[in-house]
Amino acid sequence: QSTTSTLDEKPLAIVASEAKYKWMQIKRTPAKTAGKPTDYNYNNGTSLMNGSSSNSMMNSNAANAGRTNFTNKQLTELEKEFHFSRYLTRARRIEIAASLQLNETQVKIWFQNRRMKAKKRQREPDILTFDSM
Amino acid sequence: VMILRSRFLDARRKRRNFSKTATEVLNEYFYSHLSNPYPSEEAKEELARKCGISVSQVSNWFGNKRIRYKKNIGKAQEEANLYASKLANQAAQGGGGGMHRDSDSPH
DNA sequence: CGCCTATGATTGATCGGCAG
DNA sequence: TCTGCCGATCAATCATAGGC
Repeated sequence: QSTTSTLDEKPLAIVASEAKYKWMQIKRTPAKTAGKPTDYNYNNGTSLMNGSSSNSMMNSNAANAGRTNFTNKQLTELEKEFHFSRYLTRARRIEIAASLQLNETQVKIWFQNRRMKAKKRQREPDILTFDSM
Repeated sequence: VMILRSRFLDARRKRRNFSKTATEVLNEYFYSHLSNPYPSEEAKEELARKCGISVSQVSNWFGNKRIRYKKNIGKAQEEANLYASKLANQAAQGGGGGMHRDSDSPH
């Protein structure tokens, strides 16, 4: 069946030190949250991000920012929008992004993640227990 | 009061470590599939059942395990050797083991 | 009891695949 | 061909649990 390559052991015992498999070498691009609202400046390889950004990002972020830390205000507003509609229209996305000082990509991704979170909760509801309190 | 409120809003991180046996089961799977420690949805469901935790928790466990394992390559990793030994023994004794593979009954 | 490490959960963002 | 979404995962971080 799907025992997918069970018994993949090999030398063993000395595995930890260095024996690295493909998954151990996975590295993701740092994250280049710098995106322009209207046009996607995807992979243009080269850097050359001349001082364009100027603003639009209050958090730590220049050409490529790592993980953006959303403010409570931003999260509250996004959450409110989500309850209104789980999906965004281009227009709505632009409005929200401008309103919250975020890129369209960040708003898009936030909604994407939020939908997954909602689905997850539907599958495994929270079971509150009052003990330990 | 604020504290209680934050408890509810943050009910999330009210973590409790998994049982020793659950961790044992997860580690056995992890080290017996070290070449590709990415359990399928079905495998996760079974692990969740065996460990008495949710599938999401199994996913979280593997996610954390993979990342933390990588960060420790080149260090002690006594845990890895511990499980490697277990695998070696089972392999040597042939059969019995059933450390990995799906649908095994541990009783 | 405080301090430090181990560990479960959260989440912004990435990756590969699919659909329009 | 380009873009959004999904499902899974990464990677950094939060907050607590556990050991000393």
